Amino acid sequence: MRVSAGTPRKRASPIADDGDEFHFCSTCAFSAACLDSGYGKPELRELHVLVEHIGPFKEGEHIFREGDEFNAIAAVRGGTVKTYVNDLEGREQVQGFFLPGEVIGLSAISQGRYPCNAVALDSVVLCRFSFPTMAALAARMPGLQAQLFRLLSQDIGKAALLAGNYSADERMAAFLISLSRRYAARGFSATRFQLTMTRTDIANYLRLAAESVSRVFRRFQDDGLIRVERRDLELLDRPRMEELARSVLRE
Amino acid sequence: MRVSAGTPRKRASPIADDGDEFHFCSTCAFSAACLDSGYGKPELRELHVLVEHIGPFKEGEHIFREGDEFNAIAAVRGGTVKTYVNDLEGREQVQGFFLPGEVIGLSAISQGRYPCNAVALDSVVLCRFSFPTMAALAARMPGLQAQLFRLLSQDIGKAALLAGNYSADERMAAFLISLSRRYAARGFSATRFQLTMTRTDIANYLRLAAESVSRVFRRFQDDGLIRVERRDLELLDRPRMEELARSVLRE
DNA sequence: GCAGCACCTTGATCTGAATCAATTGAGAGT
DNA sequence: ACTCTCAATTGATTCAGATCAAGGTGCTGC
Repeated sequence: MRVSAGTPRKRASPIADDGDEFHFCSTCAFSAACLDSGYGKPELRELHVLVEHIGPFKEGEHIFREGDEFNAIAAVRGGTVKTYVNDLEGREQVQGFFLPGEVIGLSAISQGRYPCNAVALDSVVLCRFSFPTMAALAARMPGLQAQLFRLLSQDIGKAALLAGNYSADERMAAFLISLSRRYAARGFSATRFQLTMTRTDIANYLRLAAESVSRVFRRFQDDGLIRVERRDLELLDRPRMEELARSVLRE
Repeated sequence: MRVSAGTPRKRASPIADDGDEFHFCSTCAFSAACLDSGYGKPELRELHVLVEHIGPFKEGEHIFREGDEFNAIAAVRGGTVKTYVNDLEGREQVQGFFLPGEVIGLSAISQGRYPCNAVALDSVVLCRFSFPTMAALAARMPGLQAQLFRLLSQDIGKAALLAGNYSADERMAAFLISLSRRYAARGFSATRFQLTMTRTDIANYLRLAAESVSRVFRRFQDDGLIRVERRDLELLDRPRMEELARSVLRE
């Protein structure tokens, strides 16, 4: 079985060592759409051909950069990816953090070029999907097309979240609840996890100063909402945190 | 020629009065994708069947409301549409203004329900597209599928624009330049146009207080950047305005 | 060990925009 | 003309969070 030629990166694991067995990685955002849709071997085989497992990327290594030609989207299999742009004064604007199971690169479709940078915050492995091939395949697999539409549409909504004018506390609460839920959805603890990003990254994401992030953490800790030590975070009072985040997350 | 049954609204103009001639409205976001793709009559006829010209909606009339079941997207043919949500304190958060040629409803795909309200700011007419039918058709018309992906991806980027933390002046400049360009793209004047929305709408869109909008307008006028009287706006110094907007629009 | 460094915290001060408050202006209806 | 109402302006004051400034803390490498 051959793999479509992509960017020349070392492959972390072969897609299929044996001749006939197909492996879908459980974290991959498309596996459900593909397995559920009851397609025969030809389609599944074709899908495999367009998938490429890449990585690992080391901490600080870039996955793509602003202006790079777009030809593939990728699902995170492990690690955390940060996307960002630099504004004209050189300050970093973090657009998002992507955990296992989440898809990066969707905003590049319209331009044909990546509109932002993507960097690994820790050791990152990805599933890479050639977009042209995927689009062609989507034409024959309604489930896949629907999944693509859904993912794209979701991201429009997500981007609107951090657009509102909320207080530093509300933004931070929403950020922590969001992380908690996303980790929980992947089977990790919902109440205790590592912050894989720096305080500055969080600040740039929430449109706050790094000092403000520090102060909010202190306030939350003094109020018994969290326990935070360096990158290790524990949610002590999830209900109260949800309540704080409510207005941002619109529930 | 029959029109697929949609929401029971009066149709502004028949899609095709005669038996064989096809009319694409020039403002419709999909017309180019369809006409360019060199498809035969069967496909074009099918596309027509899923299009419905609806309206006019009167000022203040709602096109859809948050929570409504999603079954169609729509391209604005005339007028201005505002989309918004109410936050938990009842304050209105304006998500966008849609001018002729622009598409509303895309963020609803992922949920199957509209996540926001859409209201007419003046007299509005739309092209309505049944989304399920459109998705099915997209499977056979790669140009249409690509156009849909492009539109969705574009909106992700747009939403990120107003997310940055910019000054009131920068936000306003970016807003005015954006309006100017979008009007110009449709053949209207790039330097003089009507603000179809209230100051409060602008404020809620730019995440400012209405008073701040008023003050920015005053400042811009005193600086000779614009002339604004009631809803009538003229850009007097476009280059300087572009410069102000530069950091927001990322150029 | 300790030097170097990046990350983080804490305190003092400053500031842009929000809020509060009052007035003016324009259209719609009578 | 007149009132009613909603939109818009203008000024005074307040406040959340930025910025400035000065340590602290825990790595990594020598």
